[in-house]
Amino acid sequence: MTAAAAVEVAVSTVIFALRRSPADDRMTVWLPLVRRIREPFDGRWALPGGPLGPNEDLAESAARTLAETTLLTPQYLEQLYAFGNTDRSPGERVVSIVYWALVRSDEADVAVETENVRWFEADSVPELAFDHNVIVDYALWRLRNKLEYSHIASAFLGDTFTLSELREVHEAVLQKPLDPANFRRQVESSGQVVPTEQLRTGGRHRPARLYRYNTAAPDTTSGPLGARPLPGRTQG
Amino acid sequence: MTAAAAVEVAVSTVIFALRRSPADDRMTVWLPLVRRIREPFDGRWALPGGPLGPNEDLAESAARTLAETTLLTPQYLEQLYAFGNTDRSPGERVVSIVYWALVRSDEADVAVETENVRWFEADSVPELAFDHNVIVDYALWRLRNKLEYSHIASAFLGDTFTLSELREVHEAVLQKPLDPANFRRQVESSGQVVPTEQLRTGGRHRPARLYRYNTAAPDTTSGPLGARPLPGRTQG
DNA sequence: CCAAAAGTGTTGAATTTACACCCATGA
DNA sequence: TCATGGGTGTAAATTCAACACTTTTGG
Repeated sequence: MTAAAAVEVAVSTVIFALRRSPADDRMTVWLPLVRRIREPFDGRWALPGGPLGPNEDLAESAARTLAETTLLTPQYLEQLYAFGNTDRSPGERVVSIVYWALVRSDEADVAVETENVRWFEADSVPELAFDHNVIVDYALWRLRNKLEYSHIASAFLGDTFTLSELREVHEAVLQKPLDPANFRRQVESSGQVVPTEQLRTGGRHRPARLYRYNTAAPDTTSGPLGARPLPGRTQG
Repeated sequence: MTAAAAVEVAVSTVIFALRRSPADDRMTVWLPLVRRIREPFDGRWALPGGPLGPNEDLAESAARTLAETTLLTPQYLEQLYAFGNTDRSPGERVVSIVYWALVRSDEADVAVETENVRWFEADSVPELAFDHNVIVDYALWRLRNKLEYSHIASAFLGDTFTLSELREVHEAVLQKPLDPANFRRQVESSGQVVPTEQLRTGGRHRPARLYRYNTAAPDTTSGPLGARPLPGRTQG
């Protein structure tokens, strides 16, 4: 009782977006980090986050810091893990509830960068404050894992997208090429996306059909907790 | 900063064991609950747990309350989820880090029951305090899910076990019969268990070979966090 | 011998994988 | 017309599911 007040609660978020690598032109996974401006780890890069407000839910807090650092709204937001080892922050006891989020690539392209906010390629982040390197690695593992049995990939894209675009997302995240023909069949038979009437023209080749995420499809990836509610909607 | 102190941190644990149902003789999933002895929800059953100690890690806290309520040591302990909605506890703001644990069936058989600690069958728990019914449902979903792609089932058994015993665990958790021949092949090809030299005699039928959990097999179920360290061992 | 569970074999179905091939567009 | 990605077809390989059958014990 008396002792519990000594524990502080913070919420941090690993924010993923896809961007083209400046070197080659390949799509890769990126995430924004913020520079710490006080001890401990003054000057080090760290995950965006902050103390949990007394009147905000955990996911709300994650979405708030996400908006504050990137000016973006997440397409997908899910709790990752609670980190609370006694030794993870020198001189204080902090339990961090960490979320991970996906934002649309086209929005991320125009995201602000300042002296204290910078985007990094996910597989070459510097040495971070606290245990944040472990957290980033775990979030990346979860992203790659979940991509294969759910349909979060569309969260990186707009409302409609071609199957090539969707495949490009998978290839970027999983870092391996996928057979276009088999990918198409897998996705179509999953029922998670539905074709629209529109085509996307413009490339110097046959136009591609646009698909849309199927909101009516059942979500079996979160069990009784249901689809992780994005702040704004409501769900038990 | 100032506001963060208003949030209390608690750790609760969903403890699973297998027991034979008193009605029929079938194995089913059980869990211990404790009766609340103060408001809010005075008199209601709830998950065992309590405030996080200032000098204990999250998993340590879960194992401690587990030992306090059941006098048992968990064979498996993993973080489930952090629940922190503002409205989940009337009049106070509590973030609960919830763990789930598996204990051996033979130990659970001799577990104490008191006026304020009782074991319930998992699919017929009463109306619980707080949001604990949701938590139990989610933990059950996770248990059933994880059983199919990891080898936590052996945590319900002793050091050595027959494949029939292991299959009985699966059947109890998944609530459906499994083909003995196919189950055997699946388990053997997974590499997660290895045969010993011993046989188990006693039934009036052919003796069954005893198997042991293969500690050398790689654990791919937790990603970069590694196998969830049980209190006592150490791991980053 | 018989009953019962341990353990092996086999077959057809379903799924995955690799890759050949046609289609429709811009240049 | 050619190059390029969109989209379909198909056959081999692999995995999965159902079930027949043999083995070894206790009674």
